Amino acid sequence: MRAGDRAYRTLRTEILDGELEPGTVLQEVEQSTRLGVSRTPVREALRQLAADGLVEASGRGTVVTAVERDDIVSLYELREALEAKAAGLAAQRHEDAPFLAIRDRLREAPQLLAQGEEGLVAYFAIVDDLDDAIEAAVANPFLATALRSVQLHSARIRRLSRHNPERLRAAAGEHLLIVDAILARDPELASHATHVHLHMSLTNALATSADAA
Amino acid sequence: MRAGDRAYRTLRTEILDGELEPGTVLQEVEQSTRLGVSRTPVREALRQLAADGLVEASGRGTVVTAVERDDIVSLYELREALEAKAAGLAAQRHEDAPFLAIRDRLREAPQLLAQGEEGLVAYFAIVDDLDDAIEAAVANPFLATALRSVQLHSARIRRLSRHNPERLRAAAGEHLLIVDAILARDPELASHATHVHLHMSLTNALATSADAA
DNA sequence: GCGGCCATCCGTGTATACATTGAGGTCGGA
DNA sequence: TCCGACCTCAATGTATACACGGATGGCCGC
Repeated sequence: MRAGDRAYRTLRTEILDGELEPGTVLQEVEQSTRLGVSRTPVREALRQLAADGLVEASGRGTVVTAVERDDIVSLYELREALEAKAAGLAAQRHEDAPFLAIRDRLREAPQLLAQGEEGLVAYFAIVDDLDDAIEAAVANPFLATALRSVQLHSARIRRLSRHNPERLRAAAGEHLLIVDAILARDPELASHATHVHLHMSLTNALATSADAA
Repeated sequence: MRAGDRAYRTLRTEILDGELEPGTVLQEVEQSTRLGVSRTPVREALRQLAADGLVEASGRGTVVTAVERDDIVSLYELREALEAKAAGLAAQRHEDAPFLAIRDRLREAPQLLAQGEEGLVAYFAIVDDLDDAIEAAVANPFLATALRSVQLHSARIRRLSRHNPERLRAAAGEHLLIVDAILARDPELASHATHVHLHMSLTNALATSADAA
């Protein structure tokens, strides 16, 4: 793989996982020595991260962006617009098979969530697969790009609800509703179920971030 | 200004204006000599254009992407999700002043559109200002980024309706409805008026592209 | 002692040299 | 004559040297 891509993925993972905290200054020479590549691929990675909105060029050096409360609200406004639309379109045009498979897996989610850390990982894998299935069903490259952008930022704040099993069980139920609506080919219901899910998710995220603050 | 930004803007303008037609291969050395900068800024510009979706890395060299009929439909699906949401939010939270100004200008649009090329430019300036006013009113950086992306691609296909005065007059009326809905602080009406406008715009764009083909 | 100015240094911006990879053409053998 | 392999070349990927600019710290003057 190209060194630039590796640098990008490494830095992105570190930012999403919170290893690189908001406010951290990423200097080109410093990162190039740390990652073992020259400045050129590092620059490329930083540019791409800036395009993603994960870092910000700030005069001297590039800074990891913060996730403020207002940002969470803003992100969820965009998510609602995109994901409600996507769910509606997926309800109109999709193959049943992948959604049937995801439905079965979601039904097992409560048991999964009782199994600690590895169950958590497995649960998030289901959610990610649902996102992928919807993206594939919608078959809209522009919408797909926009969705991937919000998923990136969502992953960053997902850590907020990570240790709230009760919320995650509820979320699994909401996801199941969305899948059922898609399988029922009911666009309006799929949209509204998505709206409901995002509303609950936002409420929880805000409460959690308020606790953390 | 930085050479990389200049290269990016130059190439972007050329692509949007159709000077660089879809399928054109942009090679780094070739462009660097043409633009009078070294490969480094050109690379940066090409990367950014790729992130915008205006070019595509294709094995050897970077190729200007095409705008197929399916792409137009896909783009409008995304536009509907984003712009309907944005119009609704703008209706809920905005300062009246900029929208009052735009309303007055839109009322003069029919006269403007009778004035040939320079009137056309003036008209598109109003539409762009409306986009900016909505973006400012919504005050959502994530949504703003997504909107800018679709505006970029919309500008590319705007050329299709450029020489259809009848359609443009109708579009001015539709924009006026949206502005009125925002000023009336009626989110649902603003969303639906946007939906209607995009539907008409898409219908026209598809008809025009079918003629061109 | 404080404030402003100048010099220096650090970090990014740009150019270019070197490495690598992949595609296309040509030559040889079946 | 056709197929395949190897070689060559060109274009991208990477590294590094040089240019430029701003910020900071020290020094001088008031």
